[in-house]
Amino acid sequence: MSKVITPQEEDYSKWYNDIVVEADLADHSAVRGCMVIKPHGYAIWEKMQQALDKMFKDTGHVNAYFPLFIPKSLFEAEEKNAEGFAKECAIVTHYRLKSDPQNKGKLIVDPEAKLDEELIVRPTSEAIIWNTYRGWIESYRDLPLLINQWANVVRWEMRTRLFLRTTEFLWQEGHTAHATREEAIEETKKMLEVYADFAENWMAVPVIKGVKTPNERFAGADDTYTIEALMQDGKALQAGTSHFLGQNFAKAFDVKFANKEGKLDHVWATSWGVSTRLMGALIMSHSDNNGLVIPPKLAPTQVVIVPIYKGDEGLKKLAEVAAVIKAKLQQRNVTVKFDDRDSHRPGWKFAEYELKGIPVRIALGERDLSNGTVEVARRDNLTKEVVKIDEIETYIVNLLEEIQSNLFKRALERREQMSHQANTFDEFKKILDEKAGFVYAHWDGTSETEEKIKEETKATIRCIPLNNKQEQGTCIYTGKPSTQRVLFARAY
RNA sequence: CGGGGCGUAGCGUAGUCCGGUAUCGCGCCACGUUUGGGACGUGGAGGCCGUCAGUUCGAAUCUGGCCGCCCCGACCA
Repeated sequence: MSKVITPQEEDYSKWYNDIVVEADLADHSAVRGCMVIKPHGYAIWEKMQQALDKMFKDTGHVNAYFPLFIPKSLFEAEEKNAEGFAKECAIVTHYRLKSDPQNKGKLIVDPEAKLDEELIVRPTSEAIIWNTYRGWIESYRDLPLLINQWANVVRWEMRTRLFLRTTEFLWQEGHTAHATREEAIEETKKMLEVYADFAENWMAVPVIKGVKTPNERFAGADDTYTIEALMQDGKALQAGTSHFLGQNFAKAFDVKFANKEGKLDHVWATSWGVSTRLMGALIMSHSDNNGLVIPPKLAPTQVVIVPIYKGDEGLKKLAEVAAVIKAKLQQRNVTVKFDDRDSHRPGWKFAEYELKGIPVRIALGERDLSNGTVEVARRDNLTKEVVKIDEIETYIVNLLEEIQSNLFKRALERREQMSHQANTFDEFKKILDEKAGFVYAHWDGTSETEEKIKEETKATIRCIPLNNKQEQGTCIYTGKPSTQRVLFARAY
């Protein structure tokens, strides 16, 4: 073994890092907190983008692109939003460098080139977008405005982790404008459903849909909806959010429309986003000590064919059969790679594709050739099966579906096993320390109690689940009456 | 910002206490034998030891400054 991954049991965080780096997903860059997304990692992100983009378009949205920079005066217009992001902004103050007279070959910021107004590198785009929408919206006929953008944003976090929290990250942000409050809320919920659908049916990651408490709300939102996933180590990960922004941005940027009665009113807004953080969720949901595990629907390569041969003649014979198998699979929309590189031996390739998470491997040797079979190995549970070449395409198509649903099932079972109820604060703390995972508990509904619990246990309210069961109970912290359990966890 | 660690070949490292021009593994190149779970042999290439200054006949090694990165924590719409 030339590439060793730290076992999860030994150090989960190290395991995660090893997977990201060794599976060639991403690397630390020369810029602190910023990563290089390598081709294999980027290919998975592209699959995610394609699927999501189609879902957005199917729900009536179109793509556009807005500037990276936001003039400070616009940025500060919506007060709560500005305040929420102020402490993690990168700011452009100058537009030119010049040679350092003191130090040959070095450059300094040209003090003559100071900007009159600083530019904020977007941490999110509400400000620049709503400032633009003012010019686009006059009448109810201009509504709804349903726009998405794929972009990069910068948030100057103190501590970063590959994919989970990087200074610069890639994401999509939807920004919509509506004539009524009801319609905007409907949109907010609709996009949450899209995210949940994507997480569960593409990423094979089960999620809890819910509403954030005021404490955890997006800065500038009236309500934040979220999907929360549970990672293998029992920590929660916020996988996507959809915000009902009320009329906050419309008022801050004076975006009004004339309704059918000819009266002017501020429009209602939503915004919603998912980011490259989803890559982290994907990794921490399915991967194991042998490396990455990619659900078939998001795998850039779903099947790899590895020939096992002796000499050029042998390879030639196998290549012919492999080409037939490949063509048959491609006809069924399966992405296949035939790895006939002579520079590595089969065993090396097996290990490599396992590490990189390719869902299915077909091994094809002379022995198979005479039997009319191949050896099919699946990545999710590492089992192998001998399959007749005649039946290969149906077998593989079914197998890919089976792997996709098995991954989801496995993740769901794990989440259920790691979901607990706590009725007292002692019990609550005990579960967090000994079992981790999701903890459903009664809460008195106040921010103060939420804060106290966070201070003492590091657990936060991940969400108040949608369609939550109503039941009488008492707050685990204050003993005050409560009507429902909310979802607590320690989170990434 | 606090705590910890690290900077030596493409990667991972030994050497640093006790100063004498750098060890080993992987990878790379060539040739040959190999190929059903990370092959083997032989030969070869590759390093101003993060950076700047100081001490010294001599610095990877001692002293001081600086820079960078990683990990833990604080922080995290």
